[in-house]
Amino acid sequence: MSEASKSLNFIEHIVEEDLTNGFSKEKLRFRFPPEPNGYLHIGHASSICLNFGLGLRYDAPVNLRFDDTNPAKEEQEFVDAIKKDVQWLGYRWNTERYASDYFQQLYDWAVLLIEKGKAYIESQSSEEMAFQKGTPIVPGTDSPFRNRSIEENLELFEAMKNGEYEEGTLVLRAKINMGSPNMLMRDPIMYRVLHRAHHRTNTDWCIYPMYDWTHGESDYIEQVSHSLCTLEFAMHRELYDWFLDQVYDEKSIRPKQREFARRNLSHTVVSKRKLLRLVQEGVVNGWDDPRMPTISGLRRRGYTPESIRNFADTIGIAKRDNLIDVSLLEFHAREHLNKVAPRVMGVLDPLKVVITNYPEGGEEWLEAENNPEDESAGSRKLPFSREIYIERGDFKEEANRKFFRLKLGGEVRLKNAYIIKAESCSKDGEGNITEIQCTYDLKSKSGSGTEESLRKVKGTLHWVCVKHALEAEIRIYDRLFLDESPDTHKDKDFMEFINPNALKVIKGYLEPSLKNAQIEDRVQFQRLGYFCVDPDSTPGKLVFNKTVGLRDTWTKIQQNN
RNA sequence: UGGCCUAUGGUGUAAUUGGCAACACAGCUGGUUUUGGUCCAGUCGUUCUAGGUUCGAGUCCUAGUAGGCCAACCA
Repeated sequence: MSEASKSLNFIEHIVEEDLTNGFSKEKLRFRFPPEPNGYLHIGHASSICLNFGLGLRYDAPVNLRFDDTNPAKEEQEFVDAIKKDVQWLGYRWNTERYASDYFQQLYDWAVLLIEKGKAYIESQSSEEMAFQKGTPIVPGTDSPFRNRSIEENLELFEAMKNGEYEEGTLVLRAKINMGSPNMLMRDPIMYRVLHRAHHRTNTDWCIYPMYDWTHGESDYIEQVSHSLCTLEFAMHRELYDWFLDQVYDEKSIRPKQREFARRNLSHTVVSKRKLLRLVQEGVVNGWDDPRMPTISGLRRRGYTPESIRNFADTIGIAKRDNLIDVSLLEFHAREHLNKVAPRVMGVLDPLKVVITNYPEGGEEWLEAENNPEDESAGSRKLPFSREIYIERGDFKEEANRKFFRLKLGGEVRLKNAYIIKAESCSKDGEGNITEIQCTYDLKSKSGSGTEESLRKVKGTLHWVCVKHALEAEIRIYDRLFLDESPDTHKDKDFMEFINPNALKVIKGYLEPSLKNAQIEDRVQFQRLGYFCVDPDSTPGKLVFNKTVGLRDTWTKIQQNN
């Protein structure tokens, strides 16, 4: 649609430029390369939308490749969760790959490097190596093992592979330049010994390749044309290219690494390591807790894939540091949910209203529109009777003209029902209002077309019939952190900024049409916000998560006064 | 005693590659409305600094300033 007129981000410009310089469109190929050591978060969503979006734009294949070179941290559970999340976002990968599929090829190439004198076996401890590595401003010094004979290197490497060495004893290092200003070029480690079972290769290997050695070569094996990663890998590019040089064949596509800035969301953390801490320390109830900025958390919270994709599209891709206000994410949730979420009524802080001139024991079912934004959504029936609940905040004994709600002597429209007038109210010993007595205008029934029904009354309230009300658990969420950027304070741990009130559980009273709501159903509780049925729901007890509130100008007016 | 990257409204991203700085969010005004929602109209506000090249600079050059990243047998 408007795709053609949309401006390009800098990555798309690079692709376009490659195309104009003669790179064949058919050779375009991308990949999304998660490490299966945690759940995907909103930052990954940006990367997913970028890579798969490129695939869609150029009709090019996109692989899902798990970067599974560290069996100490990686698990099948995460592989499954990642696949589910990518699919849920609406993308289809060309093929499912694993870096571990390439272990043999990587090993063979490593042998080749040793034979060319480009790699050697290191016998020192990691402490000794770290010391010789220097610092960003002090050059490193050569390892005493740097000039081992090729024969000895070959022999030791094979022994490493055969499990003859303990973890931490030997590593294979690329022989590059200990004096390089780029620390990554100071003879980086290619292989380490790890006597661990891998989630796919089990105990086939006791040596595992490092990221830098694996990633570029995997891109090369898959003939990925553009390998996109985040900015912290910018320094790795020189090494990426160096490793590629060792195996590159002119007739093949040479992958090109380019880096973009990771997206930071306000009032949360977007880092697998930090999210893992929240899970492990019990701050949240798991990776998919609705307070989490994970894809699974957002899904459970009630976000739609469309809203996340639109969000990613709006924030774009660039290279500068950023802190995206969470209100932009919330905007996209509302924007989509407004179109698709059926309207229902629910009262979360009930105050009983008795309609004194309504017949005792009487009851009627009223017609209610399901979604004013979508005619095809149809309508439903709502029970109405003498006793109803309204929201406690919708009544005041006395109020000024700006209060478009119910006050003593005032009139208000009950959504889809009648106009009522507050006559009196009852209180308990402490002065709390316990009940309101109202009268209703029989002829004002919504949709009846009578003169009375067309009267303009300032204010329409949502309500629920007491007799038919469904009790449900409602989980209300607030931002997980009180600080907009909790993990950027040099002297403070991000955990210090946790919002202790990020979850509030209350009881709500809902209209009976919700009785058979299914898990992940999304609705709008009119005048309140969007809510989603939580997986904790059982046939006898519904649990709703508040996704996001409606825009609330009334609260704003009150705050400004 | 270094290297790499970045700098455009409050936030995020654009600018036909050197040609009138725009889009979205947020904010503020008003209108419509049986959701104080939606929708509609309007409004606020931007090129880090100093030089230079040019008829013309957000874009190119130089210097500065600020921020981020780099010393895991993590990715």
